[in-house]
Amino acid sequence: MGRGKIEIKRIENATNRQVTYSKRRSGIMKKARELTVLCDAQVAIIMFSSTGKYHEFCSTGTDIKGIFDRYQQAIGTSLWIEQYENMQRTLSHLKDINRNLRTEIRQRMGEDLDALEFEELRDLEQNVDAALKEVRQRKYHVITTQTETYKKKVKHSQEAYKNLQQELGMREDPAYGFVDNPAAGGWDGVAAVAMGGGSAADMYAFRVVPSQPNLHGMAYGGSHDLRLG
Amino acid sequence: MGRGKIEIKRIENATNRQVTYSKRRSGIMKKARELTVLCDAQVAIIMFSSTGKYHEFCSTGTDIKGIFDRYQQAIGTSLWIEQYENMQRTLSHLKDINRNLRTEIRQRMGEDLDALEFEELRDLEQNVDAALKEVRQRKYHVITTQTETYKKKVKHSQEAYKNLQQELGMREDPAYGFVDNPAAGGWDGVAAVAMGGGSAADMYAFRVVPSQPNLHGMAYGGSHDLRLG
DNA sequence: ACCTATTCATAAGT
DNA sequence: TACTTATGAATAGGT
Repeated sequence: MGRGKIEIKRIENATNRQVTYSKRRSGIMKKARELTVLCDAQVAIIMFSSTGKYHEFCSTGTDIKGIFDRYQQAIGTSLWIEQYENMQRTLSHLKDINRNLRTEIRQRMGEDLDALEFEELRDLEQNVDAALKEVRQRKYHVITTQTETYKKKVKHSQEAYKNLQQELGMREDPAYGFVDNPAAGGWDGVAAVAMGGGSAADMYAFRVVPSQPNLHGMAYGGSHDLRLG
Repeated sequence: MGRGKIEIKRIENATNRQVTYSKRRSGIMKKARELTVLCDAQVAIIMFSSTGKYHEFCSTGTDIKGIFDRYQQAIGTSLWIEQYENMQRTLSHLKDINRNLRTEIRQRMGEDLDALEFEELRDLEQNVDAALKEVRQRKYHVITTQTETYKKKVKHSQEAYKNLQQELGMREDPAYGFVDNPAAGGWDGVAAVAMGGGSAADMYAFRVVPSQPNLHGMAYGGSHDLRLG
């Protein structure tokens, strides 16, 4: 077609090549459009010229991505779909694991125990009992450490004050000194209560308002609303 | 071209449509091939007929995926990247939740308590203590129910045997009768031990070998090896 | 699948 | 880059 037949091989003249590319490209696009209308087909075309410019065609009612997703389905598994499905699998696996973890937590909270056999209940009881002992021990350790720290601070301050008093001699009124009586109602008393806690009821004596509730994102009190949102 | 002009609109006759699709499709493919050779271009075409069959064309020296990767580069970034990143986000969110759940379980097991403030320790202790009571109550309920069931079964059997004995009259030797002494060492005794369990040690009395260990996929005993693998 | 009259695409020139 | 036009290619409808 045209003023003479041409051989189908690379056009060496760059200008000619570019012109031919432009003409034939629009020809193909037109044919593609006609095909989609006449035959109710879906077509996607992507072209890169030798100069790197790109052009695309896509039938109406969809987009390149849509056609390529369908294409990937059609040829079975490959291209991008593989890693996509891998992720999907990983995702649902993680969801399963999370569901199991939640179940375990609920059971450790004493909920949803109906599904457990007697042997499982017995093991759970022993485990929770051991955990309770651990937590109490840790709590005692914390309170003891805190107590020691404060005791040392108090002692330090007292000594610093005494030294200051000595250095200043008798020029000051002794009535302004420290009241040196740490044994009555001090931190030792608190520690004693903390240790003795054989049941939870003992600990209510200490209840303080937390200055920063739930700073760690975990509440042991109410509902565990960690579901995926 | 052809024996008369046609209007560019959907061909209603299905056979005609299919024939036209086939002819024009091969026409486009040929044009595409010529374009790639003449103009040194890269072309990818994907087509779906109205009947769902797919055909593709791709210039030599590359493949569909190659051209589409280049296409995505050309138009910047998009297409699959978006949902890919969505999944990535969901995944890491799930992993976070997973990590938190594991931390909570470990803390409920009395491990990794160093990170907890005193108030948190106190709440955890109360919660675990309450859970322990729940588990014990449930365990008691299970053992009681089981006991009642067996007691009823025994009673039933006894009565059936007595009825049988009566019907048969005195023809049988009385030495073959039931030993009617359920009070000593029967199920009642087991239930009493189960209820009394104020500490875990009490329960060791009943330790039995589980017939189906870990049938529920959860072990409260050893390491929690639920990691994603 | 083949045929062919007819329309369409386009190579080369301007 | 756009228009022109002679020419070969594509194809609609029929077999």
